[in-house]
Amino acid sequence: MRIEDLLEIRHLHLFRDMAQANFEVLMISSYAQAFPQGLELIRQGDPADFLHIVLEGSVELFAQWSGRECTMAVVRPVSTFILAANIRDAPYLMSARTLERTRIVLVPASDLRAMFRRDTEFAVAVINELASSYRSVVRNAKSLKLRNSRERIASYLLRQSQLAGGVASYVLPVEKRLLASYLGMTAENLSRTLRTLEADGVKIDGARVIITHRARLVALAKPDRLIDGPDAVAEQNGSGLPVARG
Amino acid sequence: MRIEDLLEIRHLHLFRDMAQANFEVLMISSYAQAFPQGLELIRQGDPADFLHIVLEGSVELFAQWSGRECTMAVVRPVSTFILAANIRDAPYLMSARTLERTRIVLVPASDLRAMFRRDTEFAVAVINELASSYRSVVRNAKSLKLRNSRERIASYLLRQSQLAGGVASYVLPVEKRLLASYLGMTAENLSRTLRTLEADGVKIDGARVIITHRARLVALAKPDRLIDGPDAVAEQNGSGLPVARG
DNA sequence: CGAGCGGTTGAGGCATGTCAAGAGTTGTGG
DNA sequence: CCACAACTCTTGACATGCCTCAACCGCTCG
Repeated sequence: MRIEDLLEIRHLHLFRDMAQANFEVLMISSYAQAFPQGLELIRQGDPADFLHIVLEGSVELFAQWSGRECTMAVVRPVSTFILAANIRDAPYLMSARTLERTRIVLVPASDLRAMFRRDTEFAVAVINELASSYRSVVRNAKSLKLRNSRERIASYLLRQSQLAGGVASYVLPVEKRLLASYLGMTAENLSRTLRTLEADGVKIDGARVIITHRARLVALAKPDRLIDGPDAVAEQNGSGLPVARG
Repeated sequence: MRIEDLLEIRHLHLFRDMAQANFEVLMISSYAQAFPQGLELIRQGDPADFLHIVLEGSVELFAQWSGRECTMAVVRPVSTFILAANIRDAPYLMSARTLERTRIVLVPASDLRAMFRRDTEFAVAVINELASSYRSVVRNAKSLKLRNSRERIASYLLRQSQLAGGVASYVLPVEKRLLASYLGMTAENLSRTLRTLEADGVKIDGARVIITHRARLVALAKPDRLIDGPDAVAEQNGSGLPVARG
């Protein structure tokens, strides 16, 4: 593995505080690998043998049931996914595929499980990571159950604007098709609703979002820190969608 | 606190493996308290000062936004809730109210956070608890996004039957109104759909569920271990709804 | 150039929510 | 002990949000 990769991984909350020697032990048995676009990295139901760390590119986490499929999250550099499955030594609940060429580090799950028994700082980091992730999914579930699709879209657009520093215009970080699935609706419904949102203070031009009347959009989205963050974990990566830890 | 209470708490996965002396330290600063029915124990947004352990009774976790409300989980003895908020030292994402007279032990969150730095076994238990809880919420989100209301109801009824030991008849553990909210639909919709499910192998008589043609119900519900469990955490309590760790 | 894909738009249908009313049950206070 | 209020549950009528199917556009890429 490259030295720059190691440094980036070391900067993650998860690995930041552990002893250097222990970090090196973990990394010795790990290896980086590059995957082409559209490759299925893991399939839900498979045993969780490795913690995945995304170094470059992006990965979609999605779930399937009865022939249907939905996007659960998108993971961007530098962050990890499916930590929970690794810890439980349980089958993945979600599948993962690359959205573009993606470089990933694989850390053996058994080493992880051994390590947080030996390194207290690492154990604490894992606890914080899992607690944050748990809260992220709860926020997500709240949004799904309490908001209708129009409100979910408005909240998302507003939140993206905030993450970009409160700008009035930005480009969507994911395809609309994927965004629709993430937000729990069909692509057609997203497309139509985006149109009608022009009356509520936001204009869409292709992948570009232009907030024309922020107050109006806020009135519709009613952003809530107990749903839309702020969330330390989600802030850590630059993605529009929250990090998931599987 | 009563000695029986202490023993029951000690049997929880969360506290089972820690050193006895450390367990006693935690319990010294904790106290039990009984609350009447319908009391709001915590309000979403408030600081998470105490871990809650339900000894008797039952507690509903629910979320509110923009005048709407939905049930997120029901917690039954003996189990804990809002662990994640305690750990993050962050505001509750959910509110909680008693569904009946309920006895609860309150453990100061600051003591918890100090303890998993001192007791490795406790840290490992917290990690496992959080990882399980995370997976539970992910299952929940999958169910919401991949199934329609008819399928969610069928899955729920089937899962309840399994939890009761595969029996063909049992009594719903919660009011239908609450169940509807938990499953993400209106009470009217639940009532109507339960009626039409008679054609799919399950009959409802008040709060009693009678599975008349299991195969037919299974064909509709398409139960999936990656959504419906088995889940070690959910099994731990007798509730129909999964435990939540807030 | 043609195939494939993402996105948009329209027509139509179904699922789900809303509003309203009434039956049955529970709890309470006179 | 009864009357009443409050509540759950059910049912009907109706509205609407969202999905499905289909067609079409524009773009990319082989």
